[in-house]
Amino acid sequence: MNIGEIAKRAGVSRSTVSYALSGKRPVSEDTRRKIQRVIDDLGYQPNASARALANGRTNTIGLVFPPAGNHYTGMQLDFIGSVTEAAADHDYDVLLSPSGMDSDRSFQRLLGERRVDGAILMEMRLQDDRLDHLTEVGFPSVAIGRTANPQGSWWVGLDHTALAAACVHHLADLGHRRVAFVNRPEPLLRAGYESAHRGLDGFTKAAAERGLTVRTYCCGDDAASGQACLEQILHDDPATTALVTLNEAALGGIYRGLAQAGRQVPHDFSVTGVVAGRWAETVTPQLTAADVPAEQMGRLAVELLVERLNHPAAPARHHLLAPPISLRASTAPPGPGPTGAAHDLGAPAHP
Amino acid sequence: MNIGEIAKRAGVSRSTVSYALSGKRPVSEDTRRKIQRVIDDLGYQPNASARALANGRTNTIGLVFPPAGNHYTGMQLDFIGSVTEAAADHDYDVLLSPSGMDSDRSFQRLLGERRVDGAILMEMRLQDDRLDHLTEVGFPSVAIGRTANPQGSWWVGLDHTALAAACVHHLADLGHRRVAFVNRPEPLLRAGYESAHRGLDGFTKAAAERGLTVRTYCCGDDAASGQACLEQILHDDPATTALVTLNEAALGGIYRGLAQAGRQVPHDFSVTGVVAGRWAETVTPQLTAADVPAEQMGRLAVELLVERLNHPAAPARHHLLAPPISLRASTAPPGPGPTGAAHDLGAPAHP
DNA sequence: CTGAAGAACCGAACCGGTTCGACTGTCTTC
DNA sequence: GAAGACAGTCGAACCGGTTCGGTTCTTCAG
Repeated sequence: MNIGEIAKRAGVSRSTVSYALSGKRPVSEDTRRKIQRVIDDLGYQPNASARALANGRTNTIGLVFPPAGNHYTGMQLDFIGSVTEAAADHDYDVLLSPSGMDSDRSFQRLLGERRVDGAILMEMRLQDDRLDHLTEVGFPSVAIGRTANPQGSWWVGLDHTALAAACVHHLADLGHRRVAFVNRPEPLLRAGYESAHRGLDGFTKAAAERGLTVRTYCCGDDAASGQACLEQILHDDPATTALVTLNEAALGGIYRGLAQAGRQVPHDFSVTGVVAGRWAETVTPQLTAADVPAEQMGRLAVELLVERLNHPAAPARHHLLAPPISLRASTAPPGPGPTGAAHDLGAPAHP
Repeated sequence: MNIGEIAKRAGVSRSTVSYALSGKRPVSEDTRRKIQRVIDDLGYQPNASARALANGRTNTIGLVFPPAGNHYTGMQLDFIGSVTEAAADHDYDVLLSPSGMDSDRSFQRLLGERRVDGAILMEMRLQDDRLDHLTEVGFPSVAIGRTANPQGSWWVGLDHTALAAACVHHLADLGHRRVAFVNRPEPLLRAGYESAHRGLDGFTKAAAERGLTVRTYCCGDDAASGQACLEQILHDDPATTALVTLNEAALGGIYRGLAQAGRQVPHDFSVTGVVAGRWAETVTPQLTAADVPAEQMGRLAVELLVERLNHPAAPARHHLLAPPISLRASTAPPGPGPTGAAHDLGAPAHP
């Protein structure tokens, strides 16, 4: 069932059918109805490949994220979901590309074979060869995260520097003096991951400002690594009373390590960090954290990209988000604090 | 840079370039090299839309999953990741479609506009109109999960009945007599979600077999619901000593509820269920559970689909998986058990 | 009454690949 | 020495849309 078939049955030419559908030239109400009837009867839908070939637009956007070698985190899931839905709202499909580097085959295909109109990049690095390549060839893209020099490019990012600093200030205000920082895995830091670097920066500077004694750690993206990392922290400095983490996946392990060491959260040890809200709520006590607004970010990225696709000459835009810290139940002043079931458990007891 | 440009520069016809690339007809070593040189110089890659239009294959598979109204779970993330990577290994791209129903626009586009060669369906229901529609129009698809009558269709599934039963037997063997079942959210059960129904069945039958006293609950896909559900369980029957859950996302809340009620896992209360391994390890004590092999399932689904696409007439195939229960630390005989830090914390203490 | 504008439609070219049929040589084979 | 077989190449048709230019017919201003 192609457009020729429709035209024949409606007694008009192929171009008339096309114009009736696109509305790019006037078509009489009469023939429009005739055509629509045939279309409804046959359940015709125009072939996407043919359309893409003819007008040069695929109505598809590429979502580029690194492969699962380092396991996916919950945050990535939220991005994928929100990007997909936001794209659907704008009548775009989403093509997934598991690429960490410019040189990945799947990434090359996306661009070279013109499978997508534009791309959204996840897991940005301070120097990102994927983005460099895209801007070089003038391919429309929006990054979730920003490079070291983001001027002139489109992105929606999180102010990790400010968020990590806010965590430090929160702990310092509570009276903590010896604080650890649990970062993403070391390979990612070495690779230049933006969040890991800016988070570390923000933490370090704010800690210096407040005169805190700090140690920083890298930690694998899983519970076992989190537990091991916490053991290391307490081994290196048993007087540590709090930590800040960017590592969502390690959180469960960190809590386990603390329990195993006999430290009660938050009385004996405070934990905070930058974590997507719904994951912060799965641990007990619930994590006081800067909630990453992953859904909003995915949606914003799509909106920026759609805008860029519709107005190719538009000047670069971006959104820098800095959500406030959500006070939950994982931080308290250092030292033996007040004991009480409600505080203990991260949620008010039922009346 | 199209194929005509390559042909011109190499001094041959367009068809020769095409045959040199596809190898479907012999081309002399000499001209092949000439063509390859030009291609390398210009960095030519054939246009995907044109190719798809000409030979009727998009080299793309659709991944159909329901929208995030009910939040995504970790398991879905693992499916998406493994499907995408497995597809890349077979030179397929993955198009995401957030569709719960046959009537969703995004689902219709996938098929009607011929954007994909085949589809993988997630979140199956016992009666699934999406699958019905696909088989009716003869569209190649593989389901992750199976309908009530899966004969003749392609799928890779988990034996939820057996897994839930295994959990019951495990608990019964330990001596538990009053056990609760925490299912997925009620709307999903009503919609006929396969895992929810078969899991419930397996639980109920095995419990009857072992003469256990049981109660079954539906629970929202988030921590707060998990906590509320647990409170309800203990309210309804304070003598309950164990539960089985299919609800990964509620797990953190269930643990919190138990702690709040003053029940120690596993001494005072045992928890088990069917959960992806890496999520079972994030809670403390780590969850004894039938680990959902999400990565393997995603990969198998892609392999089945690729096989089906390559051999359109091949008879339907499927894989029914039933992973064993991984003994971790969240179950123990009922009543006051042995106390010990190691057992308490779900991981051996360091020597 | 004439000329211009615009509505409504058609035919043909085009997007960039693939594939079929035909043509030319060269090498076997009986 | 004629008949095939086959390697190697080309031209043209085709996939299913979009879009440009042109034709016909009304309508309306001058």
